[in-house]
Amino acid sequence: MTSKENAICTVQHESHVELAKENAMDPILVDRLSGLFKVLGDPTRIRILHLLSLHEMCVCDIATALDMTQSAISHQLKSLKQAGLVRNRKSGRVVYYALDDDHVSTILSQGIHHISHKYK
Amino acid sequence: MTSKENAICTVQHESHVELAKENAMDPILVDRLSGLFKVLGDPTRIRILHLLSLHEMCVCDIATALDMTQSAISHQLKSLKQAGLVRNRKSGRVVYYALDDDHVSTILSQGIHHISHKYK
DNA sequence: ACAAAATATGAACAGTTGCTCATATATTCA
DNA sequence: TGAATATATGAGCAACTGTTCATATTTTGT
Repeated sequence: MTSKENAICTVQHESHVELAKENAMDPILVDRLSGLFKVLGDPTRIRILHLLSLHEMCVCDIATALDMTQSAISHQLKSLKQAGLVRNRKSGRVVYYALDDDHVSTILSQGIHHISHKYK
Repeated sequence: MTSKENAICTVQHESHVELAKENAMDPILVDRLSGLFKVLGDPTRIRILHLLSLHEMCVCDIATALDMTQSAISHQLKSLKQAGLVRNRKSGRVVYYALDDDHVSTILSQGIHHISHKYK
């Protein structure tokens, strides 16, 4: 058995399967895309990105604004940075975080648009 | 202590924190938005959505095209349905799944656009 | 150099997730 | 009605995630 099937389940439409296999996504793109959305799929990170869409902010102020610990915020900022969603600059002891580019805002807006379309 | 702080960390910019608190996101929106992205944040679900962007498909054909078990696909389709990303119609024993609307494709495209912008 | 303060980080722990396996449900056809 | 088949689903398990706690690192001011 080449395909993993644990239930009786045979191909229904050969043409659909062929079309699907011909147009299969690049595995690397699949990983990057799901990775991007995975990072966006957390309430804390969404709130951080929203804050940063308003204004550049330092770690401490983000923690205060969201009423969370500095450590929790710092960990999340690391994820966001690794995903290329935020960048930072250092000024003395203080590190300021900002959205990396307007793409980020656009993706968020698109999501919000989808949500409000759903729940109206 | 009202705010949860485990480290020495005081407000750096009162004005930023105030701006942030005034423009705080609606908690329900935060949950819905992160929930949407969470569902998109999985390789299998991304691949399913991509297939459905090409053509309506039944569970069995999706499983074959992705070389995964019917059960795994069925579980993931349930998530996608609950998130309002896909809809289905039943024809006899066969259940056909399709993208719920073009918003879904748009969000995916936006994500892909962001990715290709990053890695160029 | 030293104390204070902002940020980063590693370990640990509880909660969540995605798959498999077994089985239930639903529908067709003889 | 009964066998066959497409799909759905619940339990179980290994892997992953987000937070806390303790502590390290970096920078400032005295």
